[in-house]
Amino acid sequence: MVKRNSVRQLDSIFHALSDPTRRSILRDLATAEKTVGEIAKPHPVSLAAVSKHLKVLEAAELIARERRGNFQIVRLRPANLRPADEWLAYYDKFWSRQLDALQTYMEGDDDE
Amino acid sequence: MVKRNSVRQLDSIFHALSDPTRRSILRDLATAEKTVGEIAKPHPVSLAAVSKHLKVLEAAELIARERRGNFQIVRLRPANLRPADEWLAYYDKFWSRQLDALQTYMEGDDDE
DNA sequence: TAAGTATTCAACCGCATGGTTGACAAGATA
DNA sequence: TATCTTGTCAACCATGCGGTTGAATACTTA
Repeated sequence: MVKRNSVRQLDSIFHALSDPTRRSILRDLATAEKTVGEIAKPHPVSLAAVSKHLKVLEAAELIARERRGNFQIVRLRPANLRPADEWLAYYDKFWSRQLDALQTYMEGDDDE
Repeated sequence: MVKRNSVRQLDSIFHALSDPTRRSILRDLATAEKTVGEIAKPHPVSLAAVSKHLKVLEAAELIARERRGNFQIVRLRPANLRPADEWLAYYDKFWSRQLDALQTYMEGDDDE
């Protein structure tokens, strides 16, 4: 169950990242775990809206939660951003070389 | 006009990438320019649906088109994937180090 | 047990998405 | 000009999204 269908996984990850509030939440969680209330505070939307965003992030497995007493502690799962990064890494060659190198690349390897 | 609002730019890029058909189209364009018809062929949807996907990709500036006679030539603009890659690069440190290194990182740098 | 705090759920709203079909436009060619 | 090909546009449909509000749940504390 660890290896989800990788296409749907990318769907859910990129979809999760397509919203600025959600990206902001991930940034906030990068340096510290937070409760739902703490996460919601800086965002100009209702707590329920933030709760929905967290569900989206959780579905993409980019965060995990743990109940600790009265609160729920939300934690980043940064390793699960990796599939997105790897998908993008395919295109590294197109911006790390100059355009004429790209041209060469395309002419020499035009299958698949 | 080159530097769009970077938040909206990320919104549109990640949204564009959240659909498997669109990701497939980008992959197809990585090795060669193609006409709209050529792009549509391998996908089990109508030409009009593909045309819409191309509009989304164009809005995110991930492709460009050029009319060449009767056809329209579609070309990848891979450099514009870079903002997404850079956004993700922030999280490199979280998966390139072991978990205890991450722990150290978080304890030593918990501002911002 | 009652009250307070933290968070989610359910219902709703307006709008966007991804798909369809059929009509239309743009360009090449007979 | 008429016709063929390539691609888009417009209208429509079902579904999903991001937001709200108010009720419900889960836990802590008095």
